[in-house]
Amino acid sequence: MITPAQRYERFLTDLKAAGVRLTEQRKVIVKVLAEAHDHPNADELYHRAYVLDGSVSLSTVYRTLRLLEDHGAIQRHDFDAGRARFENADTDHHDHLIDVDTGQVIEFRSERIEKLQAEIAAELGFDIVRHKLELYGRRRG
Amino acid sequence: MITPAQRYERFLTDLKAAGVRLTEQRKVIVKVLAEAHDHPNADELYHRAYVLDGSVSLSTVYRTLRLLEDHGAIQRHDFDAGRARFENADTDHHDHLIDVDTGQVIEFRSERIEKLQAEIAAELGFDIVRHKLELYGRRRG
DNA sequence: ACCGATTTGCGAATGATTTGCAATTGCGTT
DNA sequence: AACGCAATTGCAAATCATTCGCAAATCGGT
Repeated sequence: MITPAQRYERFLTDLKAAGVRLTEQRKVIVKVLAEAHDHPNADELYHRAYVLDGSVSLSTVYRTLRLLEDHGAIQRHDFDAGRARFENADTDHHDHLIDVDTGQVIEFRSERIEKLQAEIAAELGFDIVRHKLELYGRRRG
Repeated sequence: MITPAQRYERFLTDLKAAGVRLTEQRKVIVKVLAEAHDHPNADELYHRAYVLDGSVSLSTVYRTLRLLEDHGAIQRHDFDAGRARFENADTDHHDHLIDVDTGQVIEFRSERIEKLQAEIAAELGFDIVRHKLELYGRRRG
Protein backbone atom coordinates (compact mmCIF):
# COMPACT_ATOMS: atom_id res chain seq x y z
CA MET A 1 0.00 0.00 0.00
CA ILE A 2 1.71 3.17 -1.19
CA THR A 3 1.44 6.27 1.02
CA PRO A 4 0.96 9.83 -0.23
CA ALA A 5 4.48 10.64 0.93
CA GLN A 6 5.91 7.74 -1.04
CA ARG A 7 3.87 8.71 -4.06
CA TYR A 8 5.18 12.26 -3.77
CA GLU A 9 8.80 11.07 -3.62
CA ARG A 10 8.29 8.85 -6.63
CA PHE A 11 6.76 11.74 -8.55
CA LEU A 12 9.81 13.88 -7.87
CA THR A 13 12.30 11.13 -8.65
CA ASP A 14 10.61 10.34 -11.93
CA LEU A 15 10.42 13.96 -12.96
CA LYS A 16 14.03 14.62 -12.09
CA ALA A 17 15.02 11.51 -14.04
CA ALA A 18 13.10 12.91 -17.00
CA GLY A 19 15.11 16.11 -16.80
CA VAL A 20 12.21 18.22 -15.54
CA ARG A 21 13.16 21.28 -13.52
CA LEU A 22 11.79 20.97 -9.98
CA THR A 23 10.50 24.41 -9.17
CA GLU A 24 8.89 25.29 -5.86
CA GLN A 25 5.47 25.55 -7.53
CA ARG A 26 5.74 22.23 -9.29
CA LYS A 27 6.69 20.50 -6.07
CA VAL A 28 3.67 21.93 -4.30
CA ILE A 29 1.29 20.97 -7.10
CA VAL A 30 2.75 17.48 -7.26
CA LYS A 31 2.37 17.16 -3.51
CA VAL A 32 -1.29 18.13 -3.72
CA LEU A 33 -1.82 15.57 -6.46
CA ALA A 34 0.04 12.91 -4.48
CA GLU A 35 -2.23 13.53 -1.52
CA ALA A 36 -5.50 13.73 -3.45
CA HIS A 37 -7.86 10.86 -2.81
CA ASP A 38 -10.48 12.23 -5.19
CA HIS A 39 -10.53 13.54 -8.79
CA PRO A 40 -10.00 17.29 -8.41
CA ASN A 41 -10.25 19.78 -11.27
CA ALA A 42 -7.68 22.48 -12.05
CA ASP A 43 -9.32 25.08 -9.86
CA GLU A 44 -9.57 22.78 -6.86
CA LEU A 45 -5.92 21.83 -7.27
CA TYR A 46 -5.03 25.50 -7.48
CA HIS A 47 -6.81 26.28 -4.22
CA ARG A 48 -5.23 23.36 -2.38
CA ALA A 49 -1.80 24.32 -3.67
CA TYR A 50 -2.30 27.99 -2.91
CA VAL A 51 -2.87 27.21 0.75
CA LEU A 52 0.49 25.48 0.92
CA ASP A 53 2.30 28.13 -1.10
CA GLY A 54 0.80 31.48 -2.06
CA SER A 55 3.22 31.80 -4.97
CA VAL A 56 1.33 29.22 -7.01
CA SER A 57 -0.80 30.65 -9.80
CA LEU A 58 -3.63 29.08 -11.75
CA SER A 59 -1.59 29.36 -14.95
CA THR A 60 1.17 27.30 -13.46
CA VAL A 61 -1.31 24.72 -12.25
CA TYR A 62 -2.56 24.33 -15.81
CA ARG A 63 0.96 24.25 -17.22
CA THR A 64 2.06 21.70 -14.65
CA LEU A 65 -0.97 19.51 -15.23
CA ARG A 66 -0.19 19.40 -18.90
CA LEU A 67 3.44 18.65 -18.16
CA LEU A 68 2.54 15.81 -15.82
CA GLU A 69 0.02 14.41 -18.25
CA ASP A 70 2.59 14.43 -21.04
CA HIS A 71 4.94 12.55 -18.75
CA GLY A 72 2.25 10.01 -18.02
CA ALA A 73 2.32 10.90 -14.33
CA ILE A 74 -1.34 11.83 -14.13
CA GLN A 75 -4.50 11.10 -16.04
CA ARG A 76 -7.09 13.54 -17.32
CA HIS A 77 -10.81 12.78 -17.22
CA ASP A 78 -13.85 14.66 -18.41
CA PHE A 79 -16.69 13.14 -16.45
CA ASP A 80 -18.63 16.36 -16.74
CA ALA A 81 -18.08 18.24 -19.96
CA GLY A 82 -16.25 21.55 -19.81
CA ARG A 83 -14.12 20.80 -16.75
CA ALA A 84 -11.24 18.37 -16.75
CA ARG A 85 -10.51 16.34 -13.63
CA PHE A 86 -7.27 14.67 -12.69
CA GLU A 87 -5.82 11.77 -10.76
CA ASN A 88 -2.34 10.33 -10.42
CA ALA A 89 -1.61 7.55 -12.85
CA ASP A 90 0.62 5.38 -10.69
CA THR A 91 -2.29 3.51 -9.17
CA ASP A 92 -3.63 0.43 -10.87
CA HIS A 93 -5.81 0.93 -13.89
CA HIS A 94 -9.47 1.23 -13.06
CA ASP A 95 -12.71 2.49 -14.51
CA HIS A 96 -15.28 4.80 -12.99
CA LEU A 97 -18.87 4.60 -11.87
CA ILE A 98 -20.40 8.04 -11.40
CA ASP A 99 -23.43 8.43 -9.15
CA VAL A 100 -25.71 10.65 -11.22
CA ASP A 101 -27.48 11.94 -8.12
CA THR A 102 -24.49 12.90 -6.01
CA GLY A 103 -21.64 13.15 -8.49
CA GLN A 104 -19.67 10.71 -6.35
CA VAL A 105 -17.05 8.80 -8.32
CA ILE A 106 -16.48 5.15 -7.49
CA GLU A 107 -13.51 3.29 -8.90
CA PHE A 108 -13.69 -0.30 -9.99
CA ARG A 109 -11.82 -2.80 -12.05
CA SER A 110 -13.02 -5.81 -13.99
CA GLU A 111 -10.66 -8.21 -15.68
CA ARG A 112 -13.50 -9.59 -17.73
CA ILE A 113 -14.33 -6.21 -19.19
CA GLU A 114 -10.70 -5.48 -19.95
CA LYS A 115 -10.42 -8.79 -21.73
CA LEU A 116 -13.63 -8.35 -23.63
CA GLN A 117 -12.56 -4.93 -24.85
CA ALA A 118 -9.30 -6.29 -26.18
CA GLU A 119 -11.20 -9.05 -27.98
CA ILE A 120 -13.63 -6.64 -29.58
CA ALA A 121 -10.84 -4.37 -30.75
CA ALA A 122 -8.98 -7.36 -32.14
CA GLU A 123 -12.06 -8.46 -34.10
CA LEU A 124 -12.15 -5.00 -35.66
CA GLY A 125 -8.45 -5.21 -36.47
CA PHE A 126 -7.21 -2.85 -33.78
CA ASP A 127 -4.94 -2.85 -30.77
CA ILE A 128 -6.24 -0.81 -27.85
CA VAL A 129 -4.08 2.15 -26.90
CA ARG A 130 -6.33 3.32 -24.09
CA HIS A 131 -9.97 3.24 -23.28
CA LYS A 132 -12.61 5.13 -21.40
CA LEU A 133 -15.38 3.31 -19.58
CA GLU A 134 -17.70 5.34 -17.44
CA LEU A 135 -20.88 3.99 -15.96
CA TYR A 136 -23.41 6.55 -14.85
CA GLY A 137 -25.78 5.02 -12.37
CA ARG A 138 -28.26 5.48 -9.59
CA ARG A 139 -27.98 3.86 -6.20
CA ARG A 140 -30.55 1.16 -5.74
CA GLY A 141 -33.30 2.26 -3.40
CA MET B 1 -32.64 -0.28 -43.17
CA ILE B 2 -33.86 3.25 -42.53
CA THR B 3 -33.04 5.93 -45.12
CA PRO B 4 -31.99 9.50 -44.32
CA ALA B 5 -35.29 10.72 -45.76
CA GLN B 6 -37.24 8.39 -43.48
CA ARG B 7 -35.16 9.42 -40.53
CA TYR B 8 -35.83 13.06 -41.35
CA GLU B 9 -39.59 12.46 -41.49
CA ARG B 10 -39.56 10.64 -38.22
CA PHE B 11 -37.58 13.46 -36.60
CA LEU B 12 -40.23 15.96 -37.71
CA THR B 13 -43.17 13.78 -36.71
CA ASP B 14 -41.71 13.18 -33.27
CA LEU B 15 -40.93 16.84 -32.71
CA LYS B 16 -44.37 17.94 -33.83
CA ALA B 17 -45.92 15.34 -31.54
CA ALA B 18 -43.86 16.79 -28.70
CA GLY B 19 -45.32 20.22 -29.43
CA VAL B 20 -42.07 21.64 -30.78
CA ARG B 21 -42.43 24.50 -33.24
CA LEU B 22 -41.05 23.52 -36.63
CA THR B 23 -39.16 26.54 -37.84
CA GLU B 24 -37.33 26.68 -41.14
CA GLN B 25 -33.98 26.61 -39.37
CA ARG B 26 -34.84 23.65 -37.21
CA LYS B 27 -35.98 21.68 -40.22
CA VAL B 28 -32.72 22.34 -42.00
CA ILE B 29 -30.62 21.39 -39.00
CA VAL B 30 -32.64 18.25 -38.45
CA LYS B 31 -32.24 17.35 -42.11
CA VAL B 32 -28.48 17.72 -41.86
CA LEU B 33 -28.45 15.51 -38.78
CA ALA B 34 -30.68 12.95 -40.48
CA GLU B 35 -28.28 12.77 -43.39
CA ALA B 36 -25.08 12.70 -41.36
CA HIS B 37 -23.24 9.42 -41.53
CA ASP B 38 -20.49 10.64 -39.21
CA HIS B 39 -20.30 12.40 -35.83
CA PRO B 40 -20.16 16.11 -36.69
CA ASN B 41 -19.56 18.90 -34.19
CA ALA B 42 -21.64 22.05 -33.87
CA ASP B 43 -19.52 24.02 -36.29
CA GLU B 44 -19.61 21.34 -38.96
CA LEU B 45 -23.37 21.07 -38.61
CA TYR B 46 -23.63 24.82 -38.91
CA HIS B 47 -21.66 24.85 -42.15
CA ARG B 48 -23.66 22.01 -43.67
CA ALA B 49 -26.91 23.68 -42.68
CA TYR B 50 -25.77 27.08 -43.89
CA VAL B 51 -25.24 25.73 -47.38
CA LEU B 52 -28.86 24.56 -47.49
CA ASP B 53 -30.23 27.73 -45.93
CA GLY B 54 -28.22 30.88 -45.34
CA SER B 55 -30.62 31.99 -42.62
CA VAL B 56 -29.25 29.45 -40.17
CA SER B 57 -26.97 30.85 -37.49
CA LEU B 58 -24.52 29.13 -35.21
CA SER B 59 -26.55 30.18 -32.17
CA THR B 60 -29.58 28.41 -33.51
CA VAL B 61 -27.55 25.33 -34.26
CA TYR B 62 -26.47 25.21 -30.63
CA ARG B 63 -29.99 25.89 -29.39
CA THR B 64 -31.45 23.24 -31.65
CA LEU B 65 -28.84 20.69 -30.66
CA ARG B 66 -29.71 21.21 -27.04
CA LEU B 67 -33.40 20.97 -27.84
CA LEU B 68 -32.94 17.73 -29.74
CA GLU B 69 -30.75 16.29 -27.04
CA ASP B 70 -33.34 17.12 -24.39
CA HIS B 71 -35.93 15.35 -26.51
CA GLY B 72 -33.69 12.33 -26.79
CA ALA B 73 -33.50 12.71 -30.55
CA ILE B 74 -29.74 12.99 -30.70
CA GLN B 75 -26.79 12.02 -28.57
CA ARG B 76 -23.87 14.16 -27.51
CA HIS B 77 -20.32 12.79 -27.36
CA ASP B 78 -17.01 14.27 -26.33
CA PHE B 79 -14.43 12.06 -27.97
CA ASP B 80 -11.99 14.93 -28.06
CA ALA B 81 -12.24 17.26 -25.09
CA GLY B 82 -13.52 20.75 -25.68
CA ARG B 83 -15.69 20.00 -28.71
CA ALA B 84 -18.94 18.10 -28.53
CA ARG B 85 -19.93 15.83 -31.39
CA PHE B 86 -23.40 14.59 -32.24
CA GLU B 87 -25.27 11.74 -33.84
CA ASN B 88 -28.94 10.86 -34.14
CA ALA B 89 -30.18 8.62 -31.39
CA ASP B 90 -32.74 6.60 -33.34
CA THR B 91 -30.19 4.02 -34.37
CA ASP B 92 -29.47 1.08 -32.11
CA HIS B 93 -27.27 1.65 -29.12
CA HIS B 94 -23.61 1.20 -29.87
CA ASP B 95 -20.19 2.10 -28.54
CA HIS B 96 -17.27 3.69 -30.32
CA LEU B 97 -13.78 2.74 -31.34
CA ILE B 98 -11.69 5.75 -32.28
CA ASP B 99 -8.64 5.28 -34.50
CA VAL B 100 -5.99 7.33 -32.73
CA ASP B 101 -4.04 7.82 -35.95
CA THR B 102 -6.83 8.99 -38.23
CA GLY B 103 -9.57 10.09 -35.87
CA GLN B 104 -11.96 7.73 -37.66
CA VAL B 105 -14.86 6.62 -35.49
CA ILE B 106 -16.05 3.03 -35.80
CA GLU B 107 -19.29 1.94 -34.18
CA PHE B 108 -19.74 -1.44 -32.58
CA ARG B 109 -22.01 -3.23 -30.19
CA SER B 110 -21.34 -6.08 -27.81
CA GLU B 111 -24.07 -7.75 -25.83
CA ARG B 112 -21.53 -9.30 -23.56
CA ILE B 113 -20.09 -5.95 -22.59
CA GLU B 114 -23.52 -4.49 -22.01
CA LYS B 115 -24.38 -7.40 -19.77
CA LEU B 116 -21.09 -7.26 -17.91
CA GLN B 117 -21.52 -3.56 -17.21
CA ALA B 118 -24.94 -4.12 -15.71
CA GLU B 119 -23.52 -6.89 -13.52
CA ILE B 120 -20.68 -4.74 -12.26
CA ALA B 121 -23.00 -1.87 -11.46
CA ALA B 122 -25.34 -4.27 -9.66
CA GLU B 123 -22.46 -5.59 -7.56
CA LEU B 124 -21.73 -2.03 -6.49
CA GLY B 125 -25.39 -1.46 -5.68
CA PHE B 126 -26.26 0.67 -8.70
CA ASP B 127 -28.56 0.62 -11.70
CA ILE B 128 -26.97 1.96 -14.87
CA VAL B 129 -28.61 5.08 -16.25
CA ARG B 130 -26.26 5.43 -19.19
CA HIS B 131 -22.69 4.59 -19.96
CA LYS B 132 -19.82 5.68 -22.08
CA LEU B 133 -17.41 3.18 -23.59
CA GLU B 134 -14.80 4.45 -25.96
CA LEU B 135 -11.89 2.36 -27.18
CA TYR B 136 -8.96 4.28 -28.58
CA GLY B 137 -6.91 2.02 -30.78
CA ARG B 138 -4.40 1.63 -33.54
CA ARG B 139 -4.99 -0.40 -36.66
CA ARG B 140 -2.90 -3.56 -36.67
CA GLY B 141 -0.01 -3.30 -39.10
C1' DA C 1 -54.52 37.75 -42.80
C1' DC C 2 -54.08 38.53 -37.52
C1' DC C 3 -51.70 38.00 -33.04
C1' DG C 4 -49.25 36.59 -29.18
C1' DA C 5 -45.89 33.59 -27.77
C1' DT C 6 -41.78 31.49 -29.45
C1' DT C 7 -37.70 31.64 -31.98
C1' DT C 8 -34.20 33.97 -34.43
C1' DG C 9 -29.62 36.49 -35.49
C1' DC C 10 -26.50 39.38 -33.80
C1' DG C 11 -22.99 40.59 -30.85
C1' DA C 12 -21.63 40.58 -26.25
C1' DA C 13 -20.88 37.54 -22.10
C1' DT C 14 -19.24 33.40 -20.17
C1' DG C 15 -16.10 29.87 -18.25
C1' DA C 16 -12.28 26.90 -18.89
C1' DT C 17 -7.91 26.89 -20.62
C1' DT C 18 -3.85 28.95 -23.10
C1' DT C 19 -0.47 32.34 -24.21
C1' DG C 20 2.79 36.66 -24.56
C1' DC C 21 6.01 38.90 -22.09
C1' DA C 22 8.90 40.88 -18.68
C1' DA C 23 10.55 39.48 -14.22
C1' DT C 24 12.18 35.57 -11.43
C1' DT C 25 14.39 31.25 -10.40
C1' DG C 26 16.61 26.51 -10.76
C1' DC C 27 20.74 24.51 -11.33
C1' DG C 28 25.06 23.30 -13.76
C1' DT C 29 29.38 25.79 -13.95
C1' DT C 30 32.93 28.45 -11.96
C1' DA D 1 29.03 30.88 -2.62
C1' DA D 2 28.23 33.65 -6.54
C1' DC D 3 27.37 33.63 -11.93
C1' DG D 4 24.77 33.13 -16.01
C1' DC D 5 21.28 31.91 -18.74
C1' DA D 6 17.69 29.10 -20.31
C1' DA D 7 13.47 27.49 -18.31
C1' DT D 8 9.64 28.93 -15.59
C1' DT D 9 6.65 32.07 -13.42
C1' DG D 10 2.61 35.47 -12.58
C1' DC D 11 -0.21 38.51 -14.60
C1' DA D 12 -3.32 40.05 -17.83
C1' DA D 13 -4.93 39.61 -22.22
C1' DA D 14 -6.26 36.17 -25.79
C1' DT D 15 -8.73 31.99 -27.27
C1' DC D 16 -12.22 28.59 -28.01
C1' DA D 17 -16.55 26.50 -27.53
C1' DT D 18 -20.80 27.58 -25.91
C1' DT D 19 -24.51 30.52 -23.89
C1' DC D 20 -27.28 34.67 -23.37
C1' DG D 21 -29.83 39.31 -23.91
C1' DC D 22 -32.64 41.68 -26.69
C1' DA D 23 -35.06 43.68 -30.50
C1' DA D 24 -36.84 41.95 -34.84
C1' DA D 25 -38.86 38.07 -37.41
C1' DT D 26 -41.81 33.99 -37.62
C1' DC D 27 -44.85 29.98 -36.42
C1' DG D 28 -49.39 28.23 -36.15
C1' DG D 29 -53.91 28.45 -34.04
C1' DT D 30 -57.86 31.61 -34.78
